[in-house]
Order: sequence, then structure tokens, then C-alpha cells
Amino acid sequence: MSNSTFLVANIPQNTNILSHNNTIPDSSYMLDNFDHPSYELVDHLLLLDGSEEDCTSTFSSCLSQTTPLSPQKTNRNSDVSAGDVPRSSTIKCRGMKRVKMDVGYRIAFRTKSAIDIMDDGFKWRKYGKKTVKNSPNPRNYYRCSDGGCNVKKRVQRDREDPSYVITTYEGVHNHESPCVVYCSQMPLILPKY
DNA sequence: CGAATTTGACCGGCGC
DNA sequence: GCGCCGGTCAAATTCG
Repeated sequence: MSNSTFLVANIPQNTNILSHNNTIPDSSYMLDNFDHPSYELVDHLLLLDGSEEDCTSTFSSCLSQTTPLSPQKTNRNSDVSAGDVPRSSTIKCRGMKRVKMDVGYRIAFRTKSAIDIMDDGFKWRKYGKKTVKNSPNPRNYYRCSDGGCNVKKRVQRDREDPSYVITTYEGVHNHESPCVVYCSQMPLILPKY
């Protein structure tokens, strides 16, 4: 198996997503602690450098299996929507020059949700929207609105079942989640028994 | 009125 | 080299 992991899980009710620490969370932690009244985490796909897996195709084709797909080259002639998880991302600098760089950490989640944007504790700024080939649903691009934080996420509805939302996080936050900061500043009140 | 979002244009990568 | 496609920029527009 390559350095990617694929898990399928029905997540027990518990705590909020991405509230663990100041980074993209540990996937097992998220799986253990995912909870939100509006969404249900169904699948997640952890992708590290070098993975060539395609989240959308993986999610779409693996709903009934729990083993990882063998890595596949994105093929323009197939019905795979290329680019869900690129091997590396490009960052465009001023003057439309792009600098290729390793993204380091990617993780994709498939959640059943009526809303597109999960409240993960971070503040995101939308910077693009794109209709992708072979998908009726547009893909939305978000960037962490914290200055200096380069984390991005892509949000797209599952092309086979629009009731599912596929969210791909890319990068690691270099700051605390505003939610964590807020909670840590609150006085600790313990219930009396 | 400043911040956030929308959206058309542009760019680079890749396959042919 | 050309065309397709995904990703990003940035001006225009909308929102609070």
C-alpha cells in the first residue's frame, strides 16, 4: 500500500470537526470525534505527498468497499474528474507566474449534508468556482482567510449522489482555529454532581 | 463603505 | 503545437 489510506466509517456522534488542534486534524481523531447535527461523515481519504488517488472517483466507486483502490493515473479520457487531488499544487504569484510546490498534506472527506460548507472552525474565503468535466455540480475553491495561512479546500457535491459533499483540505494551518482560541479563553465551568 | 463573493479571463500542465 | 481542463486571479458586484 502506498502512503495513502482509505477508510469507510459511520461516525458516532461526538464533537466538532477540526477542533482538535491548530492543524488539519489527525484523521483517526476526526473519525473518532466527528459530529455535527447537519452532516454525517461517511468516508474520508487521507492523502500524503505522492498519492495519485482521485477523491471523487474513489469515493464514488468505493461506497460499498473498505479497501483502498490501487493508485491510478488521472486519465482525461476516463470519466474521472481530474484534479481532485493533484500530486502537487501550483501557486500563482503576482504577474500570473506559478510556482510549483509540494502541498504536503491533503485529506478528503465525504459527508452527507444538505449544506455545502461545513463549519470546521476555520474561516474560509472563497476565491473561485469551476464547473468540472463530467460533473453537473460546480467545484468551489476556498482559502483560509487568516493572513499567511496557505491552507485551501475544495468543495464539490458527489456527482453520483448530490446529497453527499466531498471536501478536500490541502495544507496545514499555521495558526489556531478561531474556535479553539475562543473556547480556550472561556472559563471552565464544570457541572456539579 | 469595507469585506466577501461572483464570475469571466487567463495560465500552466498534460495528452494527442 | 494545439486543444482541453483544472486552478487561480482580479475586477465587478453584492452583502452586512
